[in-house]
Amino acid sequence: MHEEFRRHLEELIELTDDEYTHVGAYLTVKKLKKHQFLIQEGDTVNHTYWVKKGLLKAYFTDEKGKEFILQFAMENWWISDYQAYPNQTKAILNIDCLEDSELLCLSSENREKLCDEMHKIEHYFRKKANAGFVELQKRMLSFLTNNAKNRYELFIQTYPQILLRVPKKLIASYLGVSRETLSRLNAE
Amino acid sequence: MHEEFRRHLEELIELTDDEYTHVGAYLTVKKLKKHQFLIQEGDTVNHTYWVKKGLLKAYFTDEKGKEFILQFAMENWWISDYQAYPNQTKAILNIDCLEDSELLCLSSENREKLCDEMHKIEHYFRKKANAGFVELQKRMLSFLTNNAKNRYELFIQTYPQILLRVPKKLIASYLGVSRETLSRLNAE
DNA sequence: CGCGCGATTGAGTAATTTCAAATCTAGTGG
DNA sequence: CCACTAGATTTGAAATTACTCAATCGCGCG
Repeated sequence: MHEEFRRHLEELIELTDDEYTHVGAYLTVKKLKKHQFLIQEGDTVNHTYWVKKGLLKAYFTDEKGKEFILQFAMENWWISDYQAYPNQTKAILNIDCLEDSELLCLSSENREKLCDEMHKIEHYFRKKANAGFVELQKRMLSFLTNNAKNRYELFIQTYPQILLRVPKKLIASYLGVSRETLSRLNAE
Repeated sequence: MHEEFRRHLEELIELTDDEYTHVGAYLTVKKLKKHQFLIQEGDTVNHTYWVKKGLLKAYFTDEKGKEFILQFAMENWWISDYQAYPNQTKAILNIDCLEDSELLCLSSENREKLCDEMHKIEHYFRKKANAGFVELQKRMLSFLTNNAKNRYELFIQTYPQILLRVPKKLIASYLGVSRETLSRLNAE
């Protein structure tokens, strides 16, 4: 089951067949079509999701309806509303599919159980959390030091795959610039 | 030794005296005066630091010498150049003291050993990494959705202690605005 | 007292936004 | 295969926000 996920885990930890079977028992599958929501603002968030296939966006919507993309997630990435997920507060983000997607779902409860039962899994999640933190720091630093053009160039360099799969206006939203500005950057 | 650190750990995990002694054996102490550097750009970064007392800033310096503050760290916070720390690449950040400071130092090697030997410690670091990620996401979202004024207000609300201990020009740098702009926000 | 750093204020400038309109493109149904 | 439409992108012009540069003020400390 879900050999992709096993391979993904094994980039950081080694697992016997039995161990992987144990992990697999905690996962459920969810399939969503393009435009379907995984999480909507106000939801209770009890799961984190690993993307087996597809592409999603997590975004905040302000009072005027303008969207701000906090995260994309494609194959092998985790996604959820992490502000809501462990704390049992309501979601402030929306997450929906930019492509038909297939997800592995891990409940908060099961994640903690797994981490508790299997030291290796806790190790895996620590490493993932650290890596995520570092990536986010890089993005933060890019916001502090770079103008729109440099941020865009860094994005292209860092996530060329996303650029090909996503409309530019969403890239603009991720970069914190208007789509018009992004368009003018392209024109140069 | 370092009862503050023990108390800090015990906010997330329980430790026996023996266990804590074991942890403590991996730590060293460093005392620095105001203005002294903990890490300088180009250094090899082998440690992460827990602030027992004092206040530091981690910042990037651009080619014109302008500083951009990525992180403050006060009592009970961890600080390092995390892009450099686990990867053995050279530091791109500077970290120096805004006040006389006392730090507990944990080497990368010892951190991994501790995490390996004591499941609880790995659990602690997973929780910390997750919490750090969530905080950084909040800051990111603030950059995407808020103008200078709203970011400043959120900062005041979130970190009132830092506001009292740090010159405003550094707050401006953390918020990604010029000190003049921040001053004008104050005037309103 | 005077220095040095931090904070403030003013004026002009640059970057980016907003609003409006035109153009382009991919997917759909006939 | 074509026409149509919704969404995506581009372009222009005006408005806004924040920046830079320069000068001044204020205060704590030696």
